[in-house]
Order: sequence, then C-alpha cells, then structure tokens
Amino acid sequence: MLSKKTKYALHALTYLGKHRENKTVLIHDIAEEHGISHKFLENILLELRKAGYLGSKKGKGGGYYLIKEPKDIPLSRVIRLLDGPIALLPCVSLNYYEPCAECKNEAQCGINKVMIQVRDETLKILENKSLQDILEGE
Amino acid sequence: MLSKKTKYALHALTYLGKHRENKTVLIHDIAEEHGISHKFLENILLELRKAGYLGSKKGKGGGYYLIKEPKDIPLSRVIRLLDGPIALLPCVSLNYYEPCAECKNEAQCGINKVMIQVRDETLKILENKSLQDILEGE
DNA sequence: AATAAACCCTATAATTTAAATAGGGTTTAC
DNA sequence: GTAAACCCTATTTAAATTATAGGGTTTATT
Repeated sequence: MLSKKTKYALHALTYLGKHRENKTVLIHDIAEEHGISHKFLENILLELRKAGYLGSKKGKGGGYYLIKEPKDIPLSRVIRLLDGPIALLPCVSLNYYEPCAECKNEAQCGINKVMIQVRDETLKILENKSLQDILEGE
Repeated sequence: MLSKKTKYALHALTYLGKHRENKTVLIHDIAEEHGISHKFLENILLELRKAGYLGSKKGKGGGYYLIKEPKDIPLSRVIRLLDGPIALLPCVSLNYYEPCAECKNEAQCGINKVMIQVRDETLKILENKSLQDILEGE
C-alpha cells in the first residue's frame, strides 16, 4: 500500500493539475479540499518542488503551481520520491538496492530471480500511468 | 516492499519445496539455513498451515511439509495472507476495502480509477508467478 | 517602511505498525 | 515417562509513519 504521504501527494498534484489556469494555488486550499493537515501537506509539497515537479512563489499572493506536463509525471516517480522502492525486495531494487541478510547467494536465489521479473513488469505499469491519466478520470 | 514476514514465508516455502521427498522439515532447519529467528518463523509457518499451504506433524520426529503443488501457490496468495492488500490504496482493494477519508466522491476520483487499473495489472503479474517459478530458479 | 500573507526549513513528538520474544500447552515417538 | 516438536496467545521492543511545532524568509500591499 502507498503511504499517506504519497497518497496526499497524488491528491495535491491532481488539484494543481486541475487548476493550471490559475497562477498559483495555496497549500491551504488543497489541505482544506481534502481535509489534510496543512503542515503535513506543506512538507510534501516541498519535496515535490525540490524534485522539480512544482514551482512556488513566496510572499503574499504566492503559492504552488505545476511546472511539468501531467504526462511527464509518471506514478513511478511520485512513488519512488515519497515512498521509496517499487521493488518488493531490497535485493532487487534498482534505486535502493540492499542485499537480503537471509540470502546466502543472490545469484542462485529463486526468489531474487522471480522478484526481478515482478519488478520489471510492475515498473512497466507505473511508468505508463501518469498524472495525466488521473486528470482524465476526474 | 514486502514485510520480512512475507519474505521469510517465501524462503520457508522454497525450502519446503526443495525438500518434498523428506516426510517433514523442522522449523529449526529452515530458521538456521536462513539465519531467521526460530520463534518468528514458527508464527509464520503456523499461518501458512492454517491457510492450507502446509501440513504438520506434531511430536518427536514431526515437522512441516507442503500440501499444495508449488504451481498452486501464487505469490498473490502468500502476499495477501501475510502482508495484506496488494492494491496501492484501501479504496481499490478487493480483499481489504476501506474508503479513503480524503476523497469525497470515489466515483469521480481519477486517482481511484487509475489505481483500479494498476491493481488489476499488478494482480495479473502476481497471480501468474508461483512457488514453482521460484523453485525453477534455484 | 510597516504589516500581513505565504512559502521555507528543521526538529521533535505522537502514533502506528512491524518484528521479535516469551512462556507455557499439547502431541507423539521411543 | 521423557524428550522432541509443533501449537497458541500475549507481550515487548524497535522502527517507521504521521503529525505538529516554531520560527525564518520573501513579497504584495498600503
């Protein structure tokens, strides 16, 4: 399951995607719309900005706005940013690899081999679904 | 990522699958082979037995053994049993459904719609990979 | 220039979940 | 009768997630 962080990030991105005509959107408005803690959401938007998905404008009248095209924001990226690995095991993670302590020899571990396949097929799904797909369903 | 519980369950199932000629296998042997806590693994094997994947024999000389064909133990089942939902959000889970608090109207939520698609495609993968695939890779 | 609005940033607290441990109960071979 | 092995539930510990706190900085407006 996705963490609330990632779930809220998707809601925020969706909200921003639906309000692209406005110059900026307030954290407050997104938080209120979904009944999310303002401060928690603030941290999430900060991460999304640092990762290059959002721009922001400081000071009175400021706020956040999308700086990428919705089609260029795949689910895989959002999940990796906020939740970490997509792989089911650390020993098959492309971005967060760690060996599994209980596995003596990764090269001849059947679990490892199968999980690599699962990872690759899962990635295909998550790389092919983007914010745009979400927006089209609203 | 899978929990350690699920990961250990897969290791245990794999071990049992590789020792089907023996009548029974000791918890102890599996735990030692992978350096897992005996007691933790005991709880896991108990769950696998209750779910119908393993049989057990009590008393001296007892132990565990597979009672299903490896091809009839898909990853999806093992994950659901020990980790819970495969879906990325509670609002799209087939077996553990719960509404998302921050979503006012599920029927017109683009995130919900996309996550249903992701769930269905992910399920296809996990239902098609079984213990047999793991054993073939050992 | 003063003020208020809004994002910026880091640290800490609270809560929840996962992981591990404990301890005795029951069954069975010998 | 005894030791080996699974059975079962509860508790403790550790880690991760979720939420909060509190001030800092920037900027529009007056």
